[in-house]
Amino acid sequence: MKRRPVRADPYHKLREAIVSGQLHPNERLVEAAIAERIGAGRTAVRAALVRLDQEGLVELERNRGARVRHISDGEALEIEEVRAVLEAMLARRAATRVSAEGLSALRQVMIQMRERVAAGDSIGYSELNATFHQTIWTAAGHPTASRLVAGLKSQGIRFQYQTALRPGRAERSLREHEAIFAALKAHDGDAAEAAMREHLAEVLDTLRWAIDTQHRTARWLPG
Amino acid sequence: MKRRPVRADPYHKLREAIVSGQLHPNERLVEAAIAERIGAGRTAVRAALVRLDQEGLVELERNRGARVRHISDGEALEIEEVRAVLEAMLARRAATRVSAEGLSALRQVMIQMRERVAAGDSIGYSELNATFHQTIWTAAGHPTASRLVAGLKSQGIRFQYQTALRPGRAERSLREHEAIFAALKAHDGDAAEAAMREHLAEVLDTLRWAIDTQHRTARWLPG
DNA sequence: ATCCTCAATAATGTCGACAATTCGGCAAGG
DNA sequence: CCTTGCCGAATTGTCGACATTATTGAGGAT
Repeated sequence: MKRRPVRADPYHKLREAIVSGQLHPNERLVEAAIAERIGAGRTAVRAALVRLDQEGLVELERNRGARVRHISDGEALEIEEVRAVLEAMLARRAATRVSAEGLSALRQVMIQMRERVAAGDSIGYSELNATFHQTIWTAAGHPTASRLVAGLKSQGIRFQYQTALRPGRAERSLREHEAIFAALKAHDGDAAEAAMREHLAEVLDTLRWAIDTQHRTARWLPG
Repeated sequence: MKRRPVRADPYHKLREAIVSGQLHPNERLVEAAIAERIGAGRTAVRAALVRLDQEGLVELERNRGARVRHISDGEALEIEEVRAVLEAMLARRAATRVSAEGLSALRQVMIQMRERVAAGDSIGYSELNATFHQTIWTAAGHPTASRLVAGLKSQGIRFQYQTALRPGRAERSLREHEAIFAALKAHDGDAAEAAMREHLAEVLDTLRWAIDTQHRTARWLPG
């Protein structure tokens, strides 16, 4: 009857380590080392690496081991682009299907987001942002699309911290979320899709800005 | 230097067996049996099952083995819905990026499709259909979206045979493809996205028809 | 007759060991 | 000085054996 928590599963441990940035892109993942580090057998680690490879978080080359997959700038833009069209679809669906409880949950998140923006807490806002979007996925009742979007999000997470750094981004993002929330509350599918689309177009722009800024900084501070 | 072909890989063998329908939905996949059947070790089969589980073609339950994942009617519709928005995006992109070679390839496929329709060869047409869409994915130059769409297609493949059975479907489908091709040739992104969207909306309708027909038939021929 | 218990069985999960492969350095040759 | 071939360390790929877990069926109690 003793079922150990999921956190003991090498897959979840490794996944967390990669997504949280403890393991860096292109870092080699030696099976034996990982096995000892997280207290598991090499077999379990191997299975976890296969899953993460299929998921796109790890790159697995035959006879050459595994490494944390490096998501290039261009690929990050692609990911965000796909996320945009999928979330737009989900927003439309959510508008017609969202329950009273769903709207209530969204309202709570909106209230907290306003607080964070007022307090100038960018990273707290960012976390609430994730919650907001996830709530919409749930409301849409579309497991297939939700799975894909969740996977994409985990791949692009490395870039999402940088987008929060843009001046005035939080305030603008908050206004966009208000529009999405209003459309959902009104059960207006067209408006919800349009608002979400506009929001994610902005996110894409911000991402381009972040990438560009990074390049400039790198050029100015060589070595 | 002897590199055995990919077909020897248990993953590809199993995948092919599932997608081609040799292994039926909900059929149990006993590791030892498969290992002997395809001449591989249990370890390799195990790794293949993990990959296929992550891919959505196999369902893996802890301590309870693997079975071919059964895609429900509702899930098939969800898959097609997601495929529609992704392919619409890819069509738009392809319109602005397609090369002369890409257009030439599409033209060739169109010619053959017209032949098949004229000959009343539904399944030959269906195969060309797949080629047509894949060519567009390639032209779009969007690996991230292409990967996702390819994965979705393999999951929904069981239903695609049924859609070809609808009377007059091939002729209508051909006209829709002509519209898509024309938009791509004109490098008109808006038109390409719209044409693809309309096409896949039709496919979705046909899928609903196929599922409905199946249910009626099942009721009329019980047991 | 029905339900419960419990052993028998079959399959999966895990571990250790060994074979196969890659990669680095190093020496010989051009 | 650069290239080529080879050896050895490190790592992955594979196999077999065993432990663990679910399932099944018989037998007995109610």
